[in-house]
Amino acid sequence: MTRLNPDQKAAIEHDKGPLLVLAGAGSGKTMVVTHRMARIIERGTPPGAILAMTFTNKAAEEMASRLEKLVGPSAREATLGTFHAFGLRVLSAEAKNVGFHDGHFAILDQSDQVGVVREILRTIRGSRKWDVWAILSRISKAKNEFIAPDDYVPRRFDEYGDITELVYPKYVEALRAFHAFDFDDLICEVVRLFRKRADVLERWRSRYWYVLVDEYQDTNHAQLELVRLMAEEHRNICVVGDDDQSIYAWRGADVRNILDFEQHFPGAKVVKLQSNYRSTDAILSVANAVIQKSAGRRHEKRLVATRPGGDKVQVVVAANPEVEASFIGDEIRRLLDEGRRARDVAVVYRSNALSEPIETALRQREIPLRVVGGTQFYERKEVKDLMAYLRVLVHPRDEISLRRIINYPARGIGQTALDRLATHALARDMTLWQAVRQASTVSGLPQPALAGCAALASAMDHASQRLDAGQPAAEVARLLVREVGLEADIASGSTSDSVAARRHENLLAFLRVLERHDQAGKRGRDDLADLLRVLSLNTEAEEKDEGNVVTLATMHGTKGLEFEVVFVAGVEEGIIPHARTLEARVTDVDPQDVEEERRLFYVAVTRAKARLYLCRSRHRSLRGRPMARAPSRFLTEVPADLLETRDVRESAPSTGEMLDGIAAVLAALES
DNA sequence: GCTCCTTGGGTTTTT
DNA sequence: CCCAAGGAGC
Repeated sequence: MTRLNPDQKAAIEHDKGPLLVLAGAGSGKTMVVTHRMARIIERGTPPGAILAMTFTNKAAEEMASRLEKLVGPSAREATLGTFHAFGLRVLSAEAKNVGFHDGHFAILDQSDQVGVVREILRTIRGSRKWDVWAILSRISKAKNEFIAPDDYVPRRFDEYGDITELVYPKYVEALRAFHAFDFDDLICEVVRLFRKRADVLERWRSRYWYVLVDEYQDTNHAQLELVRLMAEEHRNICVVGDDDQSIYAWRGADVRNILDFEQHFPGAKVVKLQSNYRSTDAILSVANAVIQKSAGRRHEKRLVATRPGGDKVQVVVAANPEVEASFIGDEIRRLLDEGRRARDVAVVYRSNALSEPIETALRQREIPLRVVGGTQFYERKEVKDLMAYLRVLVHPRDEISLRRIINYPARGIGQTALDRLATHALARDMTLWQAVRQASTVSGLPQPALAGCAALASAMDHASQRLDAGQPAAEVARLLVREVGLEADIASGSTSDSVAARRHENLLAFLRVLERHDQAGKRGRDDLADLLRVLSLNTEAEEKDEGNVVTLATMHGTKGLEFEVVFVAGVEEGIIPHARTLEARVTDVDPQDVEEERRLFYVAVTRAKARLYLCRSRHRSLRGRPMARAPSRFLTEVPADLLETRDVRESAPSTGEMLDGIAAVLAALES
């Protein structure tokens, strides 16, 4: 788009006072946001007085680089980052004011949280097997609504609420004891601190003259409170988002934040960006048909296409998922042969489990692809293990990390030994790490455990000395890995050579991250501690050069992306909307919302620029049982004249299948 | 303390 | 059908 439309201009030019920008899919949101910041700077506000908060690191980086292009290097003075990064920044600077007098604290990721809750459940008598995630989501929800453990009241007839009531206080206690924050704390504790300490709030508040929030429909209650505190004085708050793309309610997002913005910030100006620069009219008509049927509360708006015409949206009905995948593979092959670039094509689906046949079909046709999602880099076991070693190194109080590595690689400290150590520590009011160091004074420790403790302590001491002597972190880590036998365990403990190679490669990749840190001139304990904290928020995989490949992703994973050609697979009742949203479960905190599934489907549809395929199968096996499948309600609701439907039965066999077939015939002839 | 096997459960997952 | 957690057995 070369020129600004009047709505875009209005959003950019608006100066003081609250502003809500309702940015429809493909309406030039990022452009408006960055130009708006540039305009604020142009009018004389120093870049350092701008605070912009996003949800992902990627979005923050994108914003930063585009702002830098507009205003030059001074853009770096602006605070552009994720909510959690901002929270971390405040809490790090104010560590002493949140009760961590040594200035250190750890950050728990989800698997750490799971570990803590499991441990707590073990101590509750008569504890049966619980779904830990269901408990954690209740705790998270309570935290974000500032409900303290003492004030927690479970819903009636909610057995998970009852167990949460028992676990929640212990969970909070445990984190306190470990000097740890979870992700929710990074927001909530800041709000708590700001509410308690007017002087601290004032210090941070006076720093920022303008506050901007991206993807506002995804904020939760705590984030709203943080935004309120930061903006309530100058009221220069601009939020950007789209209630029609609210797809994270299940993670605690409250769409009412964007729906009620004008009540929260009276006098707000509202700008609706409804011109869509991305999709053809043919695609947008389908998108509009889907979202206009929404039964939920929404800001009334309708996307208007700037690209007229276009190919009709294709509905593809396949006999089964393999045929569906073959069709997608054949069609992509054809598109590539016609000159489409692989990077302009995406296949999206509701859940990761659906990717498998598609991945296979594409690989058979030698179509280059990348699967977005899956296990993230920093979630990989070997990376987490090494990080845990380093965390214990710089922050021995981090009991969660210590428990992770205390007997990995195996050094004779089993459950009983660990319990003895923990009891010893508890009775003497010392940390678990101190107990490990004084293992010889712990009663009832078997000889192998004693030796294990000594070995671990000595490896940590060596690393510690190297770190304090100013050796680079990568070198310290490399030697530590060797000394504790992590490297050897990866080689011997993997099920196959290729697995071992991959895990080893992950380890090396992490060492390279450390090297980059070293090259920036960072040395010693505190710098390493800082790096580890920042890395806990950096959950995205190291974005390797993506290259020219087809993208496979979940619907959630495609938010904010766009492609010339999009295939949506599995457009079936029970998949989208997902079966679980059609029937409440005991583990659910809130009733699931079919309307969120509609918005999710809408997000998927609006990713496509030129061509869109909505695919489904007539039969699909679920948990081994073959089932007849009905088309998604979101599909049947679309007026038929907007769609072009075709049936695919069996596809021509691929070369590989043909060869397999010939081989089978030959084998049969021989016998 | 470690290994193997049974059992149960399986959506999405910005930080 | 496939994975992961916890229990039984070595």
